[in-house]
Amino acid sequence: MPTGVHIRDARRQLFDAAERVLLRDGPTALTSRAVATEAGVAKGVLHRHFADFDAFLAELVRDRIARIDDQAAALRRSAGTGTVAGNLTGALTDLFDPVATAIVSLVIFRDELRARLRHGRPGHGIPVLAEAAVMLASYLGEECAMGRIAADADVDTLALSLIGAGHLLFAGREGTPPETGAVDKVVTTVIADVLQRRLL
Amino acid sequence: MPTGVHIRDARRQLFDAAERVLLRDGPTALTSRAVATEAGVAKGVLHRHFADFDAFLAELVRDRIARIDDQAAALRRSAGTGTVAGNLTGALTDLFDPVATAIVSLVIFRDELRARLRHGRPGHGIPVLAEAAVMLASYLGEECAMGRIAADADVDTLALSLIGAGHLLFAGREGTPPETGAVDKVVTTVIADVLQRRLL
DNA sequence: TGGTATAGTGGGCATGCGCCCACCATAGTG
DNA sequence: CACTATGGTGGGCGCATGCCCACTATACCA
Repeated sequence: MPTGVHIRDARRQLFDAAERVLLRDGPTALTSRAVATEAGVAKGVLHRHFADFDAFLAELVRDRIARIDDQAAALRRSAGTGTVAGNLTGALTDLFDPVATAIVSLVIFRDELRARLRHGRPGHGIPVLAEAAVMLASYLGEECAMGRIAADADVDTLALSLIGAGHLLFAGREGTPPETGAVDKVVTTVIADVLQRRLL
Repeated sequence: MPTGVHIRDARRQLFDAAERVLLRDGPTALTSRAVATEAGVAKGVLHRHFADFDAFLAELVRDRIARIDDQAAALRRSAGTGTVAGNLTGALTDLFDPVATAIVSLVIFRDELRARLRHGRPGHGIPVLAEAAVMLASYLGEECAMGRIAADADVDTLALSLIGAGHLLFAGREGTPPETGAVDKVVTTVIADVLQRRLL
């Protein structure tokens, strides 16, 4: 193997590899060596980029949150320009990944949610999340009643979409009041996109 | 040390010890030996009660969920008899524990939520959760506006209460329709209790 | 182009991990 | 009371882990 050939964004590859290992082999299999092997790099790389394996783990979580924030920002941007459906695809595909959701949910309540709410008024962003969840649920209930979704369909993915979409709408809205119309519009678009892409 | 002296509910003590270790020393410190030492028992005990350390980890999560379910059931029972405030205390103290919430959130979306929704209709329990969250948030907003909660108060605990109360109301309600009046009553009681106990 | 900083490699080492097991104390049966 | 089942103890073993480091190749800059 060649030495010194610079890896393209080593941290990114290590993060992705870690998530793959965690999903495939479980929590105790998530070792520094396993991550390096999965990423196809030497085991020393991890320790050149992170102080600790503990530090790597912490950064892994922060990275996941940051990526979802980016996707939310992209979605909000595209919602303004009118090309919603197109830009939704990538963001949603990634957002509905079960691993991502699981990892995020681990700390989101303890760390990120705390930090966010600390900068706003208490319970400010939560209503937006909850509202979206209510709308999504009732909408999906109708879809189900109308037979457009099978009653025994991938309900787990459905639940994950709920959480994902809720977070999507919640992210980055600390300063502004919940715009019910906009929320409704985005939620509808999300569902339509999900249904079209047969993710349900 | 005496051998053969039976430990009072060894599994329970191991679970509790594991949570303490996880909170205090982080994820990589959560080893079978550390758990045993924290629990004050020999390291062999864990392997007599669980097939694997992996199995222990899985059971740890399942246990946390089960305990919250029990608390929710107790709360629902007491809500019927009218002695709500009294029985709330224990359930809430445990429910608002940040570690508990973090652990639960790790898998609740991936495992438990899936299993639950699989047995009901799609998106059935979710509206209950969301409704409760909305009400709690708006109520707390009012409390804040009225100056009854300091604007810079423990907002993280507040957020955790939101999630906890939401889950509390969601648990075990798959078969029955959301009773708006009951939900409202419980939520109000929860907040009152929390405020009184100065948990915020 | 030579020099320096940066980044990747892989051998190796001490540590501590999960797990096994021989041993022993107690609880529960007739 | 003897007998068995259950459950706790702690020494120890093999091994894989996290981390270090000497070495090497590339990138960047004067």
